[in-house]
Formats: sequence, structure tokens, C-alpha cells
Amino acid sequence: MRLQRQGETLAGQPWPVDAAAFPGWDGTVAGAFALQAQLAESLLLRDDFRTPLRRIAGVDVGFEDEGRTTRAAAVLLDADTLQPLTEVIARRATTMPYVPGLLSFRELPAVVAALSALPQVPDLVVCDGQGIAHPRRLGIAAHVGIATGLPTLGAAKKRLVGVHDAVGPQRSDRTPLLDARSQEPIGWVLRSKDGCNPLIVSPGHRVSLATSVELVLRWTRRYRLPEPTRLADRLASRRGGSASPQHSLL
DNA sequence: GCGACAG
DNA sequence: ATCTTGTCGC
Repeated sequence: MRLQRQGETLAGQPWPVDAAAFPGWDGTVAGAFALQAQLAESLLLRDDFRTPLRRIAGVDVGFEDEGRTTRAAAVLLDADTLQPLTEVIARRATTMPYVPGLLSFRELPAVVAALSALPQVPDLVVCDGQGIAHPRRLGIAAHVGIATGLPTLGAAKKRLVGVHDAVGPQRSDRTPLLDARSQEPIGWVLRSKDGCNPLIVSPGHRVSLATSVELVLRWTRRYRLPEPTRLADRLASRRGGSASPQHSLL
């Protein structure tokens, strides 16, 4: 990789801009950083969702054609039984490369398309990735929340930023994820299953720090990932599992 | 300058 | 994320 001047991207040129999804973005890294910081100011970090929750959704992304096509899967499930009600898939041409910290610029368009294809609006959305546990507090879960207005939270398999103590070995054991500089809490490191690596949980939009972990724990059954994200992950990654409604659109 | 770095 | 077999452990 070669040098990079101000206003340019890693490839030396601005990326194609999706005006609808990223209003005002100039396609540069600097512009993306500024947009993230600005959007993060609109995040509501208090519980502001329908109770009791009835239908929740899980979203995840996979790729086809050696990465040329982005495939987003959204699964709507009953908030109590966690049984899948509907599954949809949306495809979009991939426009951006993966850049740590800019994941939403690559996956958001397809994710929003998939959520829009659901027959009913979910009360809360679980995303595969960070919420506010991000350099500028706008991980994909937070961005999806701002873009759709829906309550969201992120359940990531790995840490992007933040520091934390060791986590206990038992399911439900957790430790706060803190901003390395301010020491402010930005999420949790949660042992969702015995013997498995912990999850990094953080609120996205309209969900509090305290509630984000409780919900992820409540929605995690016999696997490491919470059901919403686990099911969406299976769909997006072209894997199967058990029988369930397959309302594929697109 | 040297690592770290969601999916 | 994706390419992929076997293998160790609950």
C-alpha cells in the first residue's frame, strides 16, 4: 500500500458515494470520519422501545462473487419464543472495501434493504458488529439505528476498541468495556456460553448500556451467538441448519 | 516507529 | 468476510 494524501481513500481515489445512505459524504476517509462523529451525536442511549418486546430482528452480511456482491440477511423472530417468523435476503453491488472503523459504509445499504423487506417492522434489531464500542461511537449497529430510527444493539465476536479486565468463565459473566482514554463504559465483554470466547456487546440506538447485555443474554440459548444474529448469520453465509420459513425476496 | 484493527 | 480437513473437548 502506498502513501495517502488528505481527502483520499486507501486506493488513492474517493469511493463511489451512496447519496441516499450517506447524505453529504464526499467519499473520502476524512469525510466518513466526520459523518460518523456527527451522526453519533443523535444516538439515544436510553431504553426507548416497545415493552414487552414482541418481534425482534437479527441482521448479518455475507458476500458472493468473490466479494463483488453483498448479501444481507434479516430474520424476524418472536421475542419470547425466539422462533423465526420470516427470513429475507437483499443483494447489492459491493462498492467499498473493508476498512476497520468504516464497516457500516460497506454493509449498511444492503442491511437497510433487507430490514425494509421484512413484512413487519421489528421492535429492536440485533446487529453482528459493534454499537457504540467504536472509535467515533458509530459502529454498524449504531449506524443502522440512526439510519432506520429503530432501537438497535451490537453483538460482535471480536473487539474493535476499548480495554477491559479478564472475564469470568461462566455463562453470563461479564466485565465492562471501557474507552481506553476516558475510561467511560462503552459496552460489555460477555461470556455468552461456557467454554467459548466472550462477545462484545454495546448499545446502538434507543437502548441503554445496562439493557444491552441483559437482552443479549436473554436471547442467547445453546450457542455463542444470540438467536437473532445466529440465524441471520446462517442465512447470510449460505449455510443451513433446521427447517424454518424461507421467504426469500430478491 | 511499532502494533492493533468489527466484518 | 472467505478459502477449507481434521481434530480436541464439553
